[in-house]
Amino acid sequence: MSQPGKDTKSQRRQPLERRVIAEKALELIDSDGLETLSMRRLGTALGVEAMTLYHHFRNKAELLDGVLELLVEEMEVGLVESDPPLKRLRRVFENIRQIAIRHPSAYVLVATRRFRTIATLEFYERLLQTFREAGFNAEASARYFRVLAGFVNGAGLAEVGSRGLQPDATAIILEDFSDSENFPRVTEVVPHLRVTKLDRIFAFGLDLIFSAMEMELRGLGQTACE
Amino acid sequence: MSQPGKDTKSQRRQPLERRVIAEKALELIDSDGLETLSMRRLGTALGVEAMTLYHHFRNKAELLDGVLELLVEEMEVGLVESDPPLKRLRRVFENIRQIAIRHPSAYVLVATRRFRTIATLEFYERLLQTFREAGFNAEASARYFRVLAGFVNGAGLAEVGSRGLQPDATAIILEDFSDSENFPRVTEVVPHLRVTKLDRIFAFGLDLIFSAMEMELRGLGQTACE
DNA sequence: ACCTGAACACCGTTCAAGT
DNA sequence: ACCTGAACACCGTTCAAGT
Repeated sequence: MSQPGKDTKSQRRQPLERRVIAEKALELIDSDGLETLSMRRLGTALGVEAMTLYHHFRNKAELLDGVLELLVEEMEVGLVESDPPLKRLRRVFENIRQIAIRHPSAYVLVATRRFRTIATLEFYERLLQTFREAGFNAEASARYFRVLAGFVNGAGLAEVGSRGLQPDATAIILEDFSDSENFPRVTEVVPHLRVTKLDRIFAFGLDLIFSAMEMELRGLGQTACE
Repeated sequence: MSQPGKDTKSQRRQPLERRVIAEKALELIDSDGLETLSMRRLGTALGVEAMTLYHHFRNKAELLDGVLELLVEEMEVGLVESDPPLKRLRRVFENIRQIAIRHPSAYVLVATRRFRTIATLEFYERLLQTFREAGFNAEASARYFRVLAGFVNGAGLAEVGSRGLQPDATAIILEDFSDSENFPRVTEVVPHLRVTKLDRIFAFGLDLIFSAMEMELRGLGQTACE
């Protein structure tokens, strides 16, 4: 993922610049929200004219892809190469949820943008390689990848929501909701959905999926319990 | 959900207007994408000055909540009251995925906005009531609601992505991706993630979760198979 | 009660011009 | 090669004014 050396500061400056710009953009999103990020504000924060940014990114969409790449990097932190494949896979999906917690305002980029840059494709490649090492063929890899990614993305967005950080928070704050007269069911369930309970629920969901994966690897179908 | 009568056209015009505006907004989102919806364009489409809309919605966020309410209505279509609770629940979550397919550009509203209007809270109330009728207590309802909603939302966004309709489609189109030299794993998995395969994968994921629900209702823990 | 038009403070992006 | 500043065609929203 890196070949150091032959990298004098003046020579390889462009990729470095891109990264510095994307990092500042992520910083601004973290502090002020995704909605308020603009090329003009980002330029100002970097002490540069807004239009200068277009020299490094073709447009705002490409800049956001740059921010996404920073988040994707975080998906592989702490991976232990010697760990069994299923354990490494679980770690990746737990990391993705952590991104939702650490970068709630930026997480929507993970959930809604497709991964179509080289760096993000390389991440997919390594991830799918791990599925294969676990013993899944292409079909099963696709299936569990989709199920896991779907679940984790939805869980991540819920995490963002529970922290009250999605666009334009107003009116009812669900966390403290209480109206047992008109909404008895909502009122009794809300305490079980507080931010502090989401850890356990997320683990429960992952357990569900990873149990199915283990069973399938052992040659038992999903309904083997019946 | 409706008490007709005492509803002369002139008397109850405001709520009707709101709905007409929201419906036109959804129409514009469906045809041109969420990004390009603006108060000005919506006004023009309705043959009215943009600023008139502010008489019916306090701001754009409230308008988007109005659009969300239209989508939430679609989540309960085709529900058969006499069906067993688990079957009704499954139907709701299948409907949610159908919304992602029918309104791909609008679906991000479902996935990223919190439900905080009266109408959406009423939907939650009915949904959680169904969990209770199935036999779940508040804790289990919260847990399976979160897991199901997470999975379905993530799956919905994937559905949107696979249809190439998220913000600013460029560069690599994953559906036709092929580069077995540099990305062998991605290349072999991509055919299994085509739009035509997502039906089966979605059903597989739902089966996983609903099997766990059935087992828990029968008093068997999640790991009862071991 | 409902709608308008001008105005304010912003956007993303293009382009010709500077060094 | 890199940056700038003016300009274009937009935004959401406020507000005083119209009927």
